[in-house]
Amino acid sequence: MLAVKVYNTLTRKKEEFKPLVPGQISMYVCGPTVYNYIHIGNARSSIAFDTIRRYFEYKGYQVKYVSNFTDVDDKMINEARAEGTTVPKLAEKFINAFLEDTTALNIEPATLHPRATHEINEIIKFIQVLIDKGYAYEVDGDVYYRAKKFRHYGQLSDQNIAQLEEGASEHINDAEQSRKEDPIDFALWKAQKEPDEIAWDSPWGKGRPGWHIECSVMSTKYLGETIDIHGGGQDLEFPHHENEIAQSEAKTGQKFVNYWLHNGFVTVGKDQEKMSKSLHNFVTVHDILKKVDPQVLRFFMASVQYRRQINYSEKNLKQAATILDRFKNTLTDINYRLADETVSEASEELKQAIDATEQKFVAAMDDDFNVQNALTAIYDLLPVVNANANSEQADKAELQRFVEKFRSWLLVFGVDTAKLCAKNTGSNDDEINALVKKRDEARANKDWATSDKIRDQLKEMGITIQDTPQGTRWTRD
RNA sequence: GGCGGUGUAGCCAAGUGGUAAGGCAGAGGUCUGCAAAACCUUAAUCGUCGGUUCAAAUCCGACCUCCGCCUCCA
Repeated sequence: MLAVKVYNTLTRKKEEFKPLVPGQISMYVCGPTVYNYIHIGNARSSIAFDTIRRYFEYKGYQVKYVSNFTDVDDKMINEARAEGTTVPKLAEKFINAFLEDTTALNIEPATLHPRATHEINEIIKFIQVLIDKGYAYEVDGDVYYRAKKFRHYGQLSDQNIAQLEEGASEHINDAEQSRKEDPIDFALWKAQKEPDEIAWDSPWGKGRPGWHIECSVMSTKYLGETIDIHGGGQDLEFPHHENEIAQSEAKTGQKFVNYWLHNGFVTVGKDQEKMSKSLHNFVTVHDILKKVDPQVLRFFMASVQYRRQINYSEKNLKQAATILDRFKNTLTDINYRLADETVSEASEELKQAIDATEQKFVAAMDDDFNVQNALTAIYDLLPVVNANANSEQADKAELQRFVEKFRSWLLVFGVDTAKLCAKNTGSNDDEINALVKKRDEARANKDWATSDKIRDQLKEMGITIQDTPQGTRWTRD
């Protein structure tokens, strides 16, 4: 088994992936702040790393996948106030919404979904170690991380301290900045500001954790001091992931993460402008799924390599839907063929084409999850399969083998081939078959008027008719 | 200003030195009573300028576009 190559943000190179434990992979992916429905950017991240996870599973690895919910921070507090609810209730609502949306998108549930508010004691202990080691200090109930004390600060994002200070100095006006020893220091613990604000007791008084610390705590607690893969959006590179490294390595003295993977962004709108709060063009998965087949959205987003930008548009979505229709047509044709009694004849061409596709698929995915090339391999195979399935002498054994392979390939993309064809059985099958039979009789009598009338009738029922040399076929739209 | 990414046919998009994969859309064809599906055929010299080389989309230099991060953000 050849090694997978991954682009490691830390070294800015494609590297051969070697897990800490052979055959097993520990993976942590930064999850959403649960103050709203997830937007397609969140979905992009979930889908990108789900695809990566599924490919490792396709290769036979056992993947332990941890992804957190940030269920307390400024956004949570503000949104809870605005909605007249509490932070825990807000979190509950949108964690459920997250699970609903990701299930619809066929994203595998994480092995573990820890929440910041369930780890407060661990977080406090972690921070205390950093204070004891001199990496953190308390000021008026806040605790800050002494960024300069950590030698490699800025390594991941290729920032140097002087430039960071220059940037940070532009925001030095507010009260928090004035309390820090240095403008680039970041908060580990934030003191409670208002009496109604959610807070926990700590050695530094009532307060709540900063955003960065939770991921360090959960990753080391559930996956170990050193893990294989840490993922997230490109925007998390700095400062979030930089800070996670500083916190974790200062505490454990061990390398925090071997491979850092970052997914690209989604742009939206007619002019493909960046999705941002200020432009008011946030698109939530919740809303999209009201009008778009989740399988189509999933396939569309999975079919772009994880590091590339995705332009979200109806046109591109429609293209993805077209491809899924082609997949469905192929499977439908094969199903009909496997069910009929026509003599089967071995096809060396088909056998070799399937084997070659499998090799190309693996080679492409091994190369930093090059999904475009993996799909190209499949697209190249389809004409061979379709031709065989529609020929008088189809190779049933190979077609059956193709169906299995195809299922496993598309599963990496989160597409369930069974679901693609699921619509082909339903409660009114008998009614449809009766109409099809009636139409066949009309056609035998060259009664085209009746034949076309029945076809229109079926069309209105969502049924598409195909007349083939092997007989009439139908599929649900 | 610093760091990083990007620019290939109408659209999506492979391809890191040997003379441009694939998909969608479009066009033509085969099959069909018609249709649908399927199958076959069909399009670009690669942001701009200059350089290196027998040879560059691919290397080097300059410039330009668009984008992200540097402050909460997938």
